[in-house]
Amino acid sequence: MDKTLLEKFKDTLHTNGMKCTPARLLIFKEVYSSSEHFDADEIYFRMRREKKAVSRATVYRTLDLLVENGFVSRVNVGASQVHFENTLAQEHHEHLVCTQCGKIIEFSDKVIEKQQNLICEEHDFFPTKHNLIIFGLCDKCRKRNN
Amino acid sequence: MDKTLLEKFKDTLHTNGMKCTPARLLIFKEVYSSSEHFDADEIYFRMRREKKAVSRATVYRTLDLLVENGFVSRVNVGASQVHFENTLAQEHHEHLVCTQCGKIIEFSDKVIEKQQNLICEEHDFFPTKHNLIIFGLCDKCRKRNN
DNA sequence: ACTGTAATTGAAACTCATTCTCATTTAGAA
DNA sequence: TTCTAAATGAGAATGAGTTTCAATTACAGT
Ligand SMILES: [Mn+2]
Ligand SMILES: [Mn+2]
Ligand SMILES: [Zn+2]
Ligand SMILES: [Zn+2]
Repeated sequence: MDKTLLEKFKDTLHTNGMKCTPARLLIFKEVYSSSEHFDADEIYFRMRREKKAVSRATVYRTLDLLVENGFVSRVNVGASQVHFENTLAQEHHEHLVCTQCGKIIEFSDKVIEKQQNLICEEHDFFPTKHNLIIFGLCDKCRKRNN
Repeated sequence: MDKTLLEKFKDTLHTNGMKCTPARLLIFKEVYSSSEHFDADEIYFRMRREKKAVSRATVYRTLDLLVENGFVSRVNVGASQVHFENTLAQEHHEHLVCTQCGKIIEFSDKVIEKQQNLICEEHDFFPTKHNLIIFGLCDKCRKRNN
C-alpha cells in the first residue's frame, strides 16, 4: 500500500471537513491490503479477526465515503451483496465471471468502449458510467466439467 | 397478447408436469399486457387493482417459473429490486438507463457482441450470458438541465 | 362424474443485506 | 484545555425476496 495514497485519503478527509478517525484509516488500509474484489462483510470480518474491529455500520459508511471519493468502486459481479474493489492499479475495466468457481477475470477493450460511445451518440444519450459483465465458465471449470 | 403464446405457456406447464392454475395464467397475462420493464411488486399491485389478486409469494414463484422457461428475462437496470421484461418481440438487447428520469432505451449491437466473443476466446472463457448497461442522461434530461 | 393425491396457494414468519437511530465518544478548531 | 459537531457502535428497523405449512385445487386414473 502506497504511502502517498494514504496521504491522499487524509487530504480528502481534511478538505471535506471530515474527521480523520482510526476507524476510517483502518478500513482504508484493509481495503488496500489486497487487490481482490470484496464485500462489506468481508472487510468487517477480516478486521475483527485481525483485532481491528469496527462496527458494521462504520464499514458500510466508510465504503460509501471511499466510493464517493474515488478510492473504491462498486462492482457488479451478480452477487446478492454489493461488491467493491480498490482503484489502486487498475484502470477502468470489465469482468468475466465464472458461474461455477466464482473466478473473476478483468479486461478492458477499446473497441467496445468506442462502440458504446457511438451507440450513445445515435441515441442522443450522454453516458456517465457503464457496466459490462459476462458470465460463463472459466477454462478450468470447462475442462473439469469434461 | 398473442393467443399462441398463451398456448405455448400452457404446453410448457403441461410438459413439465406443472398445473395450469388461474394464478399462473393471470400473472402470465399481466406480464404480457405491456412491453415495459417491471418488478415483482408492480405486477402484484397492478393485479390487486384489477381485482385479480394473487399473493406476493405466487408472483415471485411464477416469475421465476417464467424466467426458467424463457417467457421472461431478468433485467439489471441498477435498481434495488430485480426487474423483468417479457420476451415477446425483443431479441437480445442491452440498455441505456437515464439516471435522472429513469427512461430506458434498448439497443443491440453486433460489433460489441462479436468483440465480447473475441475477448472470451482470448481468456479461454466460455460465455453463457452477458449484461451491458450504460448509465447517463437522455436527450430530454440533458436539455432540461441547461 | 368421482376420488385421491401431489402440486399449488396464501398468509405470515423468516432471512439477509443494508440503513437508520440514538446515546455515547472523540477529533480537532479555538 | 474546552467545546462542539462529527463519528461511532449497538442494535433496531427496513425492504426485497424466500420459506413454511395448513388449506385448497388441478387433474390423472377410475
Ligand atoms: Mn475488477
Ligand atoms: Mn429491455
Ligand atoms: Zn471457474
Ligand atoms: Zn432522462
